[in-house]
Amino acid sequence: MPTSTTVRPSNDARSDEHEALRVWLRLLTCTNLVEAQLRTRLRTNFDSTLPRFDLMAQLDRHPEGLKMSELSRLLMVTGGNVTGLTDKLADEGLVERRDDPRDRRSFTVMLTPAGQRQFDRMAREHGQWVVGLLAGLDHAEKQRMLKLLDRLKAHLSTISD
Amino acid sequence: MPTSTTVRPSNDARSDEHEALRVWLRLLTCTNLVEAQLRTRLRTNFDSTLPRFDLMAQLDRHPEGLKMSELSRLLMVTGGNVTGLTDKLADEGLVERRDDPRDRRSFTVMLTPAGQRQFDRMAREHGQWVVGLLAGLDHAEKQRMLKLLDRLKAHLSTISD
DNA sequence: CAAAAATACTTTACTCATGAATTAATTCGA
DNA sequence: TCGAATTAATTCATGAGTAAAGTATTTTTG
Repeated sequence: MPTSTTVRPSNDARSDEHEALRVWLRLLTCTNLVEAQLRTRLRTNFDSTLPRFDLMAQLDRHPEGLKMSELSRLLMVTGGNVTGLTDKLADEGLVERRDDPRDRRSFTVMLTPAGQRQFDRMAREHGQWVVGLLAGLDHAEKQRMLKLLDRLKAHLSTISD
Repeated sequence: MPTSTTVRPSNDARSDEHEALRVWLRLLTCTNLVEAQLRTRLRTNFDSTLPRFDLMAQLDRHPEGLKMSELSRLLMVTGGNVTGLTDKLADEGLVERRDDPRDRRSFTVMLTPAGQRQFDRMAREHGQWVVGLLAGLDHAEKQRMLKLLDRLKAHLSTISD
């Protein structure tokens, strides 16, 4: 008793599962390969890491500064993690914790001038790396991929938890 | 001096970069969302983790057992990591290191009967989770996605390093 | 065949992530 | 307004992950 409403012949649960697993595995593999490349290059070219780059990127996008809690939300990581990353970046003089005069519990985190300079250099390279890594897809394919990923993301957002 | 060979109007480096970054960000977001769901469910339903599941899945796929180095290659993680995961799974009696009679440097790692039983239960649920998480795409869309990811993976493989 | 190179795995030190508990400051409500 | 609840950030314990150095064994080669 097939439940399919299409003409596709074999639409049982097992083949659905197999198909979904194949897509998921490819997705994971591609993401990991790209991420590994970016990590390696950030390390060898700038002696930095992806989490640091991401944190600095958020600060670059918000020149007025961000609170720790805002960084946590934007980076989708826990507060304890942001504390650790910020500590190290501050030690290296790349970011600065500035007291918030309105609320003595919180800080405003900003890039220092040195941090801004370093980020600018990294961002320039990073963008070109991503172009190169995704060069396996032409313009039309990238657009198709974007559309599919948007649909997937929309579905996933309904699940959250 | 445009380098484009197509009729697409704005084909400068900046828009290429922007497009590539958009695709990469979506790819990363979707992967992270799926991964987070799988992690959470593995933890709450089986008190286990994704790395453990992945390791056991490889052993399930290779009932004759695998060497540590083969696990490292298949899981795409370092040897030290495999040592740690295997140690803990062995402590819990889910996998077993068996001496290789041909080479005293190496082991054959296998699922124990208890490990096999636990994996079977996890795999059944895991498959259904993935089906549900990817249900945002219909059959045709999954096929399109698979094709695009295959092209991307092929390109990435030429880069490796 | 002995020395050198390669291989298989472990160990160590470090980064990054989480969740739970803690501290301090602010806000809210009876 | 005072006590309770909330919020902002940190600390601590734990789990993966890496890279690099270490140990033991096997293989290669001169």
